[in-house]
Amino acid sequence: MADIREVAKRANVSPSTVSRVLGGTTRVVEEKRARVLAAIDELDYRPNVSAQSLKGIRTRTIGLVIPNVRNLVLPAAIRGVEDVARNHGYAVVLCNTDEDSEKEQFYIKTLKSRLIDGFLFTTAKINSHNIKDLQAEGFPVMLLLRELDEQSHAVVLDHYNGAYQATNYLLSRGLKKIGLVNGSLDIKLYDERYAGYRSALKEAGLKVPDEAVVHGIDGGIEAYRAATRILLNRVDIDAFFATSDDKALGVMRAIKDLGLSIPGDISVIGFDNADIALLLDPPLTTVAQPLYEMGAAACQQLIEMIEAKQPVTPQIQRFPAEVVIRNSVK
Amino acid sequence: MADIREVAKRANVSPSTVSRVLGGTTRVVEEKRARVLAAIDELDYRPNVSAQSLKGIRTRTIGLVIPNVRNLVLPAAIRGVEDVARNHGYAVVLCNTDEDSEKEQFYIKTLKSRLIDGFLFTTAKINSHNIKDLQAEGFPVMLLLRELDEQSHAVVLDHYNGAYQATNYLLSRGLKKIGLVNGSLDIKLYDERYAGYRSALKEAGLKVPDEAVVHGIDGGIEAYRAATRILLNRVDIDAFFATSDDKALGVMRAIKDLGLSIPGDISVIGFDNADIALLLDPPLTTVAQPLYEMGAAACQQLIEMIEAKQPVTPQIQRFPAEVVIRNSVK
DNA sequence: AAACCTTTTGAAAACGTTTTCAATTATTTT
DNA sequence: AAAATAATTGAAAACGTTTTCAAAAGGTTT
Repeated sequence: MADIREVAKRANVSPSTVSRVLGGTTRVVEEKRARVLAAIDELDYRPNVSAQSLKGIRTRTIGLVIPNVRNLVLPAAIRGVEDVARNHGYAVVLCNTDEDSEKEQFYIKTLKSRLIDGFLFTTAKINSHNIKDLQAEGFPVMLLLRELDEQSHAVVLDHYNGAYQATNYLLSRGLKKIGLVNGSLDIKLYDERYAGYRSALKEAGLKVPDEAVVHGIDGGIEAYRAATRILLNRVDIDAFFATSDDKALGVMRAIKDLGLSIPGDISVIGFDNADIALLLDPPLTTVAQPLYEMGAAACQQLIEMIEAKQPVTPQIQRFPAEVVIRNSVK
Repeated sequence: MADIREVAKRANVSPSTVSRVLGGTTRVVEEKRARVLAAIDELDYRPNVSAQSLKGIRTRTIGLVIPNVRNLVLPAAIRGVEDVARNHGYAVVLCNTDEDSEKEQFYIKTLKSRLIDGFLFTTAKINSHNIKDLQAEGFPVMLLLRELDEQSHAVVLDHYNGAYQATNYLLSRGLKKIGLVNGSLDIKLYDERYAGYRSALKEAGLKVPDEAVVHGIDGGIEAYRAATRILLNRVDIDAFFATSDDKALGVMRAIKDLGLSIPGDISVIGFDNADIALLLDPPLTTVAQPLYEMGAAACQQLIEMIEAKQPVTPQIQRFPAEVVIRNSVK
């Protein structure tokens, strides 16, 4: 690749001038400016990012730290992140941590020495120490699909309201005995979804059917086992609220394997509106998270933080959930 | 972050010496070596990648160019890539092109100015001009899940054999009237899968049921429509071979929507063994691609190319396909 | 103990930029 | 038209490394 000196030579100006037309920091007389632009074009010159970053210029690279790409919901959010990143000339480096603190540590280290401009975390059980440290060092940090505290920027769903709506929708369909297949209560969002579910039941004057409520479920297989157990115990249930679509998938399998029909015998509502929800049998009624939009908003905000002169005050953007009605509820 | 001079000062040596203990290029007397290591540790020093890259040192960053993360099969392959990258201290920047040549061009440009060490392409309809140019410029380029020509390194599946096996499996179950829901023949792998299907039929002395064969299908929705049309035309069929799992999903929906049962009335076999295949109803019999392993192998090979002194001779690694039997075939 | 190799070390140049500073050129004011 | 001011420019230093080169230190051999 051509360097700035070649461009300067060809345009018959000094490297400083070339730098100036690129950076737009100082005016350059129109004639030279045109020559420089022409030379840049002819040589297909692009400034060397390493050299720039050495001078304290942003690298236009962000680190996206997630538990695992191999997941029903993250890819949509990642796409949102990446699309706005690209539109702003940013590149995103992808880091899977499997919620493993050591891998997270490793990535933070390598990313820092790679002079990344900012971090975007989408991990559920994160080592919050890491985040705090990063913030203290002055790195822009954004949280996506999770939140830490009032001091941290985040883009999240209104999980409470989503679960509240889901439960109310079930109730509105005349379903009163609603089991819950939920994730770990240590993860804030599952705690909130649980709260939304309880509120709706309470408002309806119903009490939580404890024998049909299970927490700490991770993934479709565990959900399958949990639902099977509940059903085998002959708990009287007419619907399941699975707090993620992959759990819903497992629950549906369990119901069918026991020879019951959906939604004839038991209704199922999920959470996430993953891409596959539409293609299940029956198509899954679920609570939609605007994943793509949330990813985009988080990235947008992160870039604003990166490019802001002074620190921007922390803000938590809470996106509304929406139940999308398909055929898995009576 | 501390810089090399601070480390040098603290260890009471010159920066050159610090560089030498880090790089391992020259021997350093044990005593100083220990002091340097201690200083590095105390200051939590990590060399600045930009400064290193300016000196021609590798950045340990690779660009992974894919059509879209939001896809049934790619995340598994991406995970494979990323895991071996991490194990070698490499970071991977993710680029979604949507098979759009302009986005691809954009990414190649930004990645080049970011001094990426090598490229990994996983796009089906790629602008091969771009790849050729990159190779000509001396960039290590690796193809994953697709191949270009004998001059390019690639990790691919043996699609022909996979389709051949799938078709033979159907045949072995006594299914003789096998429809095909296939992707675009412009994409090499769909052409090969088609060839495998034809070979199996031919060997069995059967001819291709043209009214039940459709190409150019992209995604579950299109597959749904195609299968519905074939079924509505009362084409006599007892099985469908869908050449990807998302197509299989659409085909299954179509069959069920017409009140037919799987595999009772019509059997279905897919291709890919996506994570969700297991959780469908019925669990989908499909041809497994070792996606994770292929991603890992491609990344391994790319890193070897990057770190090799001289160019390594192009090689195409062809992984075997395997049919995984579940319940969607009689 | 002198002469010679080896090994180990530090100084300085280089990588490709940006930016400060001073010099030059252009413009305005008198 | 000269003086004063403003706009534009180039030279050089700086960013944090690695590496070449030459010097210093340490060992051998005589």
